[in-house]
Amino acid sequence: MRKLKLSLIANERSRKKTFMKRKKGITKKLHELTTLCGVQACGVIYSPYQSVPEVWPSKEGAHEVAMKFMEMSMATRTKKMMDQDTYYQTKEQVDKLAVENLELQVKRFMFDCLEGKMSEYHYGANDLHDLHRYIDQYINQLTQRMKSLVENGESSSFPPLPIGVADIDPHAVADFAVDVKTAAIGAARDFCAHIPYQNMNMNRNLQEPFQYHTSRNFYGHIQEEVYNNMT
Amino acid sequence: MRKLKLSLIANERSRKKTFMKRKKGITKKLHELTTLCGVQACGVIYSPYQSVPEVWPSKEGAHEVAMKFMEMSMATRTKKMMDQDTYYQTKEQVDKLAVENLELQVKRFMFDCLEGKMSEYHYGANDLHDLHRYIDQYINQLTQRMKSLVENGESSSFPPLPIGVADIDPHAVADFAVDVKTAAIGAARDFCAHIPYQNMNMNRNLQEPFQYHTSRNFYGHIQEEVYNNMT
DNA sequence: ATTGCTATATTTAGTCT
DNA sequence: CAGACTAAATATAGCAA
Repeated sequence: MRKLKLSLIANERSRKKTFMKRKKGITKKLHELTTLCGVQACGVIYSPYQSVPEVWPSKEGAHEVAMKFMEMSMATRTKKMMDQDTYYQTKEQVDKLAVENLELQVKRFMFDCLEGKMSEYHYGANDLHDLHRYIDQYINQLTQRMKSLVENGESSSFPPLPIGVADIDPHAVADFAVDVKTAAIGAARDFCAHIPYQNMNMNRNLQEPFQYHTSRNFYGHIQEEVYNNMT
Repeated sequence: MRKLKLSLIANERSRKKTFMKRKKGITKKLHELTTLCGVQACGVIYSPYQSVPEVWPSKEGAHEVAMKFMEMSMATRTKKMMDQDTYYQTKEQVDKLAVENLELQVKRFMFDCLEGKMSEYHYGANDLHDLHRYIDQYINQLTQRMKSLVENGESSSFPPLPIGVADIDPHAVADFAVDVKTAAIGAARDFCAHIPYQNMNMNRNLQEPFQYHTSRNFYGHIQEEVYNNMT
């Protein structure tokens, strides 16, 4: 085995082979990491060899990652981030927090989109008109929310954040994140409701009775299945 | 080195150590995969050891992945997927395509959200009122789009899809995806515009002159930097 | 708590089938 | 192409500082 030069493999054939082998290797390592250390992880690989980007630990896994997070209330999440070590010490740190906070929101949003789409194929509703009605509804909610946000400047039940982050209105942050997330999930869900599901292979898992385990075993279980299905 | 049993490591201490080591290992392997095979990849790991989920190949990398995709028009994307080998052969295959198609849209959506958020800190606009105005605007666009979709049943310049996928209106699929994506990106972007950026560490890279390379080297470059910064 | 070390386990590039 | 094989390269668990 020659020592690899870390650059694009010239030969098309062996490049693809390497890709396939290494993809499998990374998948395995991801699986081991999550199992051994009890963490959640997810990966996406785009490749010219597959029309659809590959996702780990599968839609179901990603779904669960999203679900787990959603079990925490937004307030809890916010509070948790606020309780960290040396947050209040300097303005710079507070700014950094704000960024991280926002990053978290968006990553969550991202996973929520995935979740909203991946898990709801079996929901009802049957035509474009319903789609329009649902979306309109979400849009109205969003509009109302934005209006009240602007008009009375407060409309949230979340606890106030510590001073210093005040450069951005924390209520606005939280509320807005919730609103956008809600709208997007709703839209995606409704959209998916219009896909006929009788012949969909993807729905098989969803039709089976859904069973909860305790957190860690639950994920381990899911991911193990996913991994086994993959090799 | 004992052979590992694939189960949660009992000892808290060594679990964390293993986590750190393996995380690094996976990162390296991801980097190698993308470099050697010229593909894009991205990973997310949630852990109790870091308050913010870790993302590869970093926000910038994810941003580029999203950008590249957006260079293709939606029409091109749709067409490309339609051109595949044996798509038209059976109804079942067509159904599968519809699902994959939708998956693609949502994954794109996901990355677009990431992109919309991660890269736009330095945009202007200063207060909640602006935020409200922009969002309102996107909402109106979305509403109009939905209305015209329902009323005249067609409003798209995308080529018609092959029969069989007709169970869901392909125009609606494409248009809707575009609309939701637009709304979400816009909202996220406007939202971010309200974050003061003077003290943000994250903005450093964005302030530097932006330079395009040819696709493959560009990504390789980005990811290499990311990787080097990480070890 | 990191860092380095090292004996093994694991991964994989090249090759053959 | 997809598997098996194997020598070599890597990754890493358990220690030690």
